[in-house]
Amino acid sequence: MLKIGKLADYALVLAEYLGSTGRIVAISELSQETHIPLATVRKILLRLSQNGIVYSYRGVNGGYELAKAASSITVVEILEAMEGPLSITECVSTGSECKISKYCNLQRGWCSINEKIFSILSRTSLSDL
Amino acid sequence: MLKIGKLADYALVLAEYLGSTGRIVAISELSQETHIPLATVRKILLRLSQNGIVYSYRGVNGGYELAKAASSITVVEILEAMEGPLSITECVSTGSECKISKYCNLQRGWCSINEKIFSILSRTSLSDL
DNA sequence: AAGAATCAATACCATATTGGTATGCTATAG
DNA sequence: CTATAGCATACCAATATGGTATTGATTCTT
Ligand code: SF4
Ligand code: SF4
Repeated sequence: MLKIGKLADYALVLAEYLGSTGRIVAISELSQETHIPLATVRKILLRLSQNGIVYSYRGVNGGYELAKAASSITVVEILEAMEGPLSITECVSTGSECKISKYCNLQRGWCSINEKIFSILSRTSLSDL
Repeated sequence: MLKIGKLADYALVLAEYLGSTGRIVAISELSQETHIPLATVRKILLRLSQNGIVYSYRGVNGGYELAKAASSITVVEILEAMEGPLSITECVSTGSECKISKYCNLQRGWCSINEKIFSILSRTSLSDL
């Protein structure tokens, strides 16, 4: 339980590779080096790019590079870029509409746990992994 | 992201109710009080019972009660009873078979994060929620 | 012994999510 | 101009999930 998705998982792998090289890397190279299927890499990098995690360059010699140093990118940033805001329960994210929330008094507790997990994930940088 | 399932979520609600009463409670009452559909309550309690979280009693005046005091049941116990072992990535659970694990060097990092999350969830008791 | 209450176990289904793929379009270096 | 490489979107198959239904077993009460 509480698994992150495969795409998010691979995103970290890809980001780690980007960080390790420091240069602009094309999707084809990323796929070859990480053994993640090309089309999947494409999808992941697009999301990361749209969320400002990486910069993209088109055209010949284009590719991707990290937007920040690997040591200052947090794990939670990448995870949230891939899968949306961290929320362990429905009621944690603002605008929750759990059917029984009216009668449930655990929201506080979950909120607190959510914060703690967020804290862990935000204190771990890409280079820490 | 990182949401727990609805059934696990409800399991905590039900367990909290059981803890708050301290007596043996029938499914019908649990459903009425928590506003969780009867058939769903049945399914959840069965799993909790099979995993030793609650004791069950059949026959007239039967029902369920917590197997331990609410203050000594941890959140992670209930979550794992409902959704299996906590593992943030595939490689964390022993016997992982991620396709690229051979070329991935993030296992260590994830394992460490997994332990930290486990620690949070195991330091929170049912009554803390 | 009978009958009602109550849990056990399993099977079933509809829907949502996920992982993964394909394709045509746009931008840029040279 | 053209080859390269990312952008955007649509699509699909497989799985997981939430939720429901049904039949059987057990126990209390009378
Ligand atoms: S309100 Fe209670 S039940 Fe609904 S999501 Fe929040 S915690 Fe879970
Ligand atoms: S091996 Fe790397 S990619 Fe595979 S699951 Fe573990 S972390 Fe994710």
